[in-house]
Amino acid sequence: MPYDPSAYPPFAVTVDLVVLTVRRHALCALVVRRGESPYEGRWALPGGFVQPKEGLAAAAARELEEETGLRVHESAGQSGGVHLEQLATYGDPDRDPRMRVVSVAHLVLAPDLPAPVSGGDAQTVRWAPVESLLSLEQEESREAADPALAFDHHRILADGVERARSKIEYSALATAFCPPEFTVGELRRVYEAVWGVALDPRNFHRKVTGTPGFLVPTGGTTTRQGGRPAQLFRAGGATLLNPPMLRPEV
Amino acid sequence: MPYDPSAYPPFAVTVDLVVLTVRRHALCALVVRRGESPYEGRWALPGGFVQPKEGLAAAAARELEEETGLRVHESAGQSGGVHLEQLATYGDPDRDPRMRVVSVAHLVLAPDLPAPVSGGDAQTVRWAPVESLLSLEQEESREAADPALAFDHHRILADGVERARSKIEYSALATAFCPPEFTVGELRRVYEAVWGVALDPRNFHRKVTGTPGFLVPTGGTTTRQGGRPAQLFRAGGATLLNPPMLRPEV
DNA sequence: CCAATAGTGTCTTTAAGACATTATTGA
DNA sequence: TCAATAATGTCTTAAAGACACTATTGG
Repeated sequence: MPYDPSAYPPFAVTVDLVVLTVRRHALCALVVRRGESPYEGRWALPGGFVQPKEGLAAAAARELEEETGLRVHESAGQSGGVHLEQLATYGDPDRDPRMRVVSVAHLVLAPDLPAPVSGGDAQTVRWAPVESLLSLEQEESREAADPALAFDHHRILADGVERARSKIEYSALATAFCPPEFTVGELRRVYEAVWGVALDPRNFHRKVTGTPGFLVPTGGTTTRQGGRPAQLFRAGGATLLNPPMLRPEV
Repeated sequence: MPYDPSAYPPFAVTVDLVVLTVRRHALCALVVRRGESPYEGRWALPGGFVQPKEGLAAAAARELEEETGLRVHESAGQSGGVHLEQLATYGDPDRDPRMRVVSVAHLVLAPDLPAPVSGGDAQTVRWAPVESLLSLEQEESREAADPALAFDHHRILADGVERARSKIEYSALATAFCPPEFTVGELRRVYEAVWGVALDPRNFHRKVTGTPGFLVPTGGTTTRQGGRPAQLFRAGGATLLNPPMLRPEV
C-alpha cells in the first residue's frame, strides 16, 4: 500500500461494549474498574483497540470473549445466543485526554450467566444495575460515594440502554436475554426489567403467543417459577415482530 | 499528550454522507464522480477525512457544505431545516485498497433544492434516484453501462435508505424533505416517494392532521398543486409521532 | 386447605383501512 | 362545463387494555 501516510491525520480506533443482561429483575450492564490513569479507579465499559487487520464487529467479539468468555452466535437472532450489533461511534476530540480516539460502541445482549463472569477478576469486572449507573451522573453527584463512569461512557451506556429498550418493541431480541428454553412468564419479566414497568400477564400472554414466528413450544413444561407448570418455548425464526410489542405510554 | 503513539495501530478516519432528497416523485441521493484511483470514474458518496480537532458530526456538516452548500440546522427537527444524524461506521480491513480507513457514515435529509447543487461541478456531482443506484449492483451488472458505486458505498447507501424509510414511520422527519411551508398532499408525496408505495389521500390526511404536534397550520393556502386550494402547514414541535405512520404491509 | 403462577375468555376503546361525498380552484 | 386536488365523514375490522375466571402445581 504505497500511500502517503502523512497525508491523513492519525487516529486510534477502539471498540467499547455495552453488555446488557437481566439479573434479579433488573437490567444490568458489565463494567470494569480502571487500573490506570486517566479515571483510575472509576468504572468504565469494557473495550480495547481494534487490531490492524481486524473488522469492527470482530474486534468487539474478541473483546467480549476476553472480558467475559461469552461467544457470539454467528447467525443473529438465535435462541439463547448472544446478540451483538453496532451501536454508534463516539469521536469527540476531547473524549480521551491522552490522544485522539474514535470509539465504535457495540451493544451486546446476553442471557443471565449462571457462573460469575469468567476470565475476569471479580474485583475489576462486575454486573451493575443500569439504573444506578445512569442515575448517579444525572444528579451531578461527582462527589458521591460511587463516582461517575469514565470518559463519555455514561452517554454510551444511555444510548445502548435506549437502543435495547426500543428494539425489543419491534424485534424478537428480548429472547436474547433468555436461556435456550424459557416460559412466557420469564419472557415477560425480561420486558418488565428492561422497560422498568409492570405488564399485565394475561394480555402479554395473548400478544406474545399470537405473534407469528415469535415463540415455538418445545413440548416441555417447568415449575421453576412455582405455581402451575408453564409451557417451555424457544425463539422462533422471526426477527421482526408484527404486530410489535408496545411500551406502555409514558 | 505524552502518550506512546506507536502503542496503537494507526487508522484513517473519514466521514461519508448519504444525502437524500425527493425530486420529481423519486427518492434521490447525492453522488460524486471519482477523479482518481481507485474506482476512478465511478460514482461514490461524498465524504472526506476528519480533521485532527474536529468532531464527527462537525466533519460531516463541513463536508456537506463543501459539496452542496447546504447548512445544517443546529436544533434538530426544524421545518425546512436540513437534518443530519450519524448512520453507522464501516471499518472492514479491505474496504479501501490503499490503507486502513474507518468511515463514519452520516445520513442527511434535505428538501428539494430549487437551484442545482452549488459549489460543485455538474459533471462530477449529481442527484441520482436511489432505485437506479441500488438496483444496479443487485444484478451484479458490473459490465453494464453505469457501473456500481465505489468502495462499500452500495451497502452504506442501502443502510441509509432503510434508515430513512423506517424513521419517517415513527418520527416527524419526513418534514425535513419539505420546504418550510407545505401542504398535506406534498407531505404525502414525500412518504410515497420514500416508501415507493401509493397511500390513500383521505386516510393519510386524517392520520397526519390527527397526530398531535406533527403539523401546525400557518393560515395560508396554495394552489401550486392545482385543484382546490390546500392549507399550508409547517412542522410542529413533535419529533416522535404517536400514533406512528405505518408502512403498508409488504 | 391456601398461595402462587399459568392460561383462557370477554368487553370496551382506539385506530387502521376501504370507500362515499362534498368543496374549491384553473382551464 | 370538466378535471384535478382538498377536505370531511361513514363503516368495518384488528388490536390494545382492563379485568373475570379457571387450571395446576407446592406447601
